[in-house]
Amino acid sequence: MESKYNPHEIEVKWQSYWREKGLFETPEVTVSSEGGKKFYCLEMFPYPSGKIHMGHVRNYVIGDVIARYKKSRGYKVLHPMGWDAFGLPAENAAIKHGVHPAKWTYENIQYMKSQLERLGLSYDWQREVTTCQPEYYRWNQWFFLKMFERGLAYRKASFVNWCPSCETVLANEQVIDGKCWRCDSTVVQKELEQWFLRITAYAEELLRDLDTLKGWPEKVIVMQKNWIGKSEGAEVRFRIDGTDEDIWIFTTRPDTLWGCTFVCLAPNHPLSERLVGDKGILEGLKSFYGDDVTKIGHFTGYYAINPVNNTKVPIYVANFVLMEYGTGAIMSVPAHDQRDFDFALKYGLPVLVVIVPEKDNVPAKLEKAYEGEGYLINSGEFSGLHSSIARERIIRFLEEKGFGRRRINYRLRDWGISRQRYWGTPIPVIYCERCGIVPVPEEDLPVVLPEDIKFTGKGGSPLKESQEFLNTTCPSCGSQARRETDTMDTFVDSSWYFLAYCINDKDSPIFQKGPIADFYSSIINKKDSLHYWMPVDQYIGGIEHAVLHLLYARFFTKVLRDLGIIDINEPFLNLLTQGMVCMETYKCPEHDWLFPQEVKDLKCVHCGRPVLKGRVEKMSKSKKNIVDPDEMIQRYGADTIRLFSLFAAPPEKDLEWSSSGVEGIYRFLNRLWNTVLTLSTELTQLSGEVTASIDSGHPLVRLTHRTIKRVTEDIEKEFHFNTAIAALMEFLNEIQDFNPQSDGDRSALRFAIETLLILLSPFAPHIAEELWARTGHRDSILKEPWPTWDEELAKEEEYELVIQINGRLRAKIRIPQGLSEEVIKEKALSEPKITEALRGKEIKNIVVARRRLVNIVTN
RNA sequence: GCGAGAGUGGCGGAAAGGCAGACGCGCUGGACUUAGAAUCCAGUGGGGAGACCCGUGGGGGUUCAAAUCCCCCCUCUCGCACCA
Repeated sequence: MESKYNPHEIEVKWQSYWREKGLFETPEVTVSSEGGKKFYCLEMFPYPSGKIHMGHVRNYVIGDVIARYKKSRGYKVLHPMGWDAFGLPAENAAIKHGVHPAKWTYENIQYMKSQLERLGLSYDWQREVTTCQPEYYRWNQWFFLKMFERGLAYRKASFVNWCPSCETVLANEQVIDGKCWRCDSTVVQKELEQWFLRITAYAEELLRDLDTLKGWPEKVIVMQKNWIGKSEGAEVRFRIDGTDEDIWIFTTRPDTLWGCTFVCLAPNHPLSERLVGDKGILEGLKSFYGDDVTKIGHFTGYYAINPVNNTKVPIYVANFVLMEYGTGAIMSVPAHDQRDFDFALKYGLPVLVVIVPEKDNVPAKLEKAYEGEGYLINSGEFSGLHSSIARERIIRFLEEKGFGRRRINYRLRDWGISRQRYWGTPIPVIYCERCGIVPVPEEDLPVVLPEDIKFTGKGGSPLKESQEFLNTTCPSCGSQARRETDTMDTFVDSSWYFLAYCINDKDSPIFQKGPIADFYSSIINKKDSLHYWMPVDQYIGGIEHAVLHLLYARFFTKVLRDLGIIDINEPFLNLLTQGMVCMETYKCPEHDWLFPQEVKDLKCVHCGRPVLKGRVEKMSKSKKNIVDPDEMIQRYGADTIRLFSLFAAPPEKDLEWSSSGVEGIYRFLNRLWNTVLTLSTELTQLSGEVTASIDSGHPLVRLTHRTIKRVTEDIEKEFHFNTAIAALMEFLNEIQDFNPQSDGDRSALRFAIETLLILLSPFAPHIAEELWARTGHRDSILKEPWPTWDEELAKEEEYELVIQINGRLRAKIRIPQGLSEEVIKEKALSEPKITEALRGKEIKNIVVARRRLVNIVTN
């Protein structure tokens, strides 16, 4: 055999074939393409950081297999890709190297796109979306204006992380140990005017609809629930004794109201300053604010009156009370809250039990707070009720008496989107001295980023530097005005990009350059394709977006629904969060972290010292346990990399990269290549054309049906590609050992090989295409429908019956398919080994399980 | 502390309550080679000469039968964490 498997050669060839033939183009849909079999397969688009990493490879290969599989199952598939192109690294590159963020970004996109193509990913690049283009981000601005109209976008002062040296706001992730990640100066909290999106208006719906997301991992649902953090309870008004001022407290346990023995205020509560007077004391408390070990407090000298029983209780200012949650004031019930209990113990405050786990069984002394449910005591007319019932009744009582009201609190905060950065969407707002905040009129969109900016890394919003950008006229009164110079958080960009893919750029105004008159209608006119493709049927990406992106995108979907643009409640029907790509780490006492190639026989190649084997950790530059996709493609080809990243672990689990595992896959593909070409040459040499029709009872045909069933079910069942590929490996092993003797054998073999190639094609598309062509097929293997199986043929003609005595394996016999349970029992009992083992024993019972196993029970 | 998930050979990982360890890596032996690489063949959980016995983090239980279901405990990973 003269031909050798040369992945590089065939991969480049087929990639350009696919491109030229337009095989990945999305099928056109029309108004009448209602329903039908559509499948929107989407992977989280990357930030164009420079090069793709193995995490991207894994993510996109998983998506590609699903998209290719669904296509061959006859679905109309939308499988697009794009670029989350705004963001800080581009600006940092500008500061450091003087290259414009746009240039840096577009160069990265160009390179990364070529990398994705070299992996053989089946994207429709005509639908590519790049968020830093004005044609894209104009819509961010338009959505912002719509939200502003409806009060969903607003401006308010709030505390933010501020770097005094860089003069900019930092995201929480950019604060490392209280210091700026860029210049290492200490970050302070600063009150700033910022733009917010009112995501809290959708808190209840975002929470409730989580229950409709049946195709989402439980883990993500739970994380979002925690993040939204709903708690139901009541607000109660306590009068400050001797004044006409009130303190509103929030509690989720109104059933413990009678056990309140003191009240605590947050140090930054407006009342704290007035009641304490001495600012030094409050400052002292504030310095412990958020400290999660020490609980300290200060008695104000004032008392509050508990409205339900007119008890006077002392008012404290305490460091553990948060101003951001509830009302910034709490009623303390030490008997039933551990924090209050600790505090009471420290300051010698009374502990009054009002809930007991069992009726008429009052504990003499509490060792710790009892936080569970139980029956009320010492609670006036509510004594004797169970706490779960009492809660509801007491809330009604409070409302009737005017002591308080029902209240639901959420942990979710509004989304602060202002960034003092250049490389983002300009917020379309103008400030006029006469008119105040004036939104940019729709017809003036997009507000385009100015080009003439110097990137110094100093001085806050770079947009302030461009006089041409900054100075404008008020759209309302025409007088001198200035533009907003902050840009939007880049998470706005990714909150709706999946909608843009649904619209084909060729005939849609959405990507037209320059302002157009009516944005709204241009979207509405394209509503049909949005309606057809949405929601996303399968979304695939990392767990790191469990809350952030996935919550924002859900929020946007609901807002856009209320704007009448889409008619769905949730954007992503099914979500797959793939695991991380990990690798071993090594550390040399002399040379720190080592690349795998710097380690030989567990010794450092530089100094020969034995290295310390670290843990298996996520691939990262700092740990130097990274593998470069380019290098891998160069060495083994894309098909090997694809197969390995699918085979080494099921998609939702972490994947440990193993170079010998990659070798194993490469061996498999070589074996496939040699086997298919050898056998098919033999087939033609022996009989010219194989003419015999396929004998459905042929063992190889049965095996083929069995393999189709296994592979298909493994894909359908939560995308367990690892076992699907294992089934294909077994199949090849069998084919390899098969020695055709007759015409029947030869036609069965041909059927087996063709099926193997089709089943393999979503996973390793290049080699499948090449072998398909070399075994005499003219058209692309992509045109082949996914094979189906016959349930009867998928069963083995003969199979192994397992015979157990008392649950222990004693014998195996081969029996034909389709015997009755009675016959199976007889066969089992007449097996010599079994009669031998049963001698002198009394049979109590014989269980036949699924006609595959017999268990004989004796005494 | 709360919530979620996971503990299976030397390793990655398979197992509708029904043969534990598929498939792959690694390892051992053999063939082909002057030799190596590659490839091919055979073997590979532990113990035992053997029939057999023991094995899925530990301990109980349910069942004819448990990695799988129930109870208790241990360990690890992830998320949230003074949220009243």
